[in-house]
Amino acid sequence: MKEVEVVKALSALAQETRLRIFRLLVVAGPEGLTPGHMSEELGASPTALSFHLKELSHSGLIDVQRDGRNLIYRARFERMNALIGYLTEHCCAGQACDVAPSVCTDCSYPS
Amino acid sequence: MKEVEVVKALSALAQETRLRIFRLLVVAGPEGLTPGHMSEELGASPTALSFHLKELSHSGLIDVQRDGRNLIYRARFERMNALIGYLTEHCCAGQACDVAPSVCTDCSYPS
DNA sequence: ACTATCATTCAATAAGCGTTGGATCATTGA
DNA sequence: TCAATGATCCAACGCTTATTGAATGATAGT
Repeated sequence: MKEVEVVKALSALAQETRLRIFRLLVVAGPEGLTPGHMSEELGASPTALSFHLKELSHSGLIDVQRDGRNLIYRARFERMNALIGYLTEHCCAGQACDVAPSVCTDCSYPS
Repeated sequence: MKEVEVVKALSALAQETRLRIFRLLVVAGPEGLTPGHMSEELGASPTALSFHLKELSHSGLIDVQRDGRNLIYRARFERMNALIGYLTEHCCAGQACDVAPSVCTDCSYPS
């Protein structure tokens, strides 16, 4: 993962609403979620949702697929993985590298 | 780590110069670095350095200590660890959770 | 005390981000 | 084809962020 991509991904997640959107999509798993659903869940306007989803899309952390009138957004786990991998490799050292590989104890997606 | 702290830490790292500063500090390890050294290394103005170092300080990712005329900045590894832990726990799922625990292959700090 | 050095603070400017409301596009079902 | 629904696009506004250069604060050595 290149530095510029890392910065973009971090920027995408460095905002309360977008971090929540992404976490919702992570919990939703492969089924994904529609903007309408997320809008209701987060109490954000459709316009705001659309704006933030575009930011996340451009960062590569999520992708979209149309299903009839709805759009379905999904987390791109391999991309998030790459980000965590970069941070682990380049941004920690020594005793800090023993990142606990904890495995989704509190999310509903089957691990 | 609380959500608001996570957002702050991500914001701090979501900027090219600051990500580079942090990586320099990671490589430097416990000895830390002075703003002057980093300024020269990164080709950024002292004022810019000071601005970004303050941002990183406020996010909790680095700390400072005075040594004579110099200030010494250091990465707070336990804090970075907490951030990576949060992302691993809350922002990935299923197959994505097998983050490779790679251990600083390319940084000069002894692991 | 004076000067030099290291670094931060201040003020001003430019650029980017996030929110809002109204308009527009895409799709479905009658 | 028409109306309804889900979602995005557009323009405007206010707020925050990043950069620059000059000024100020802190420390060490003479």
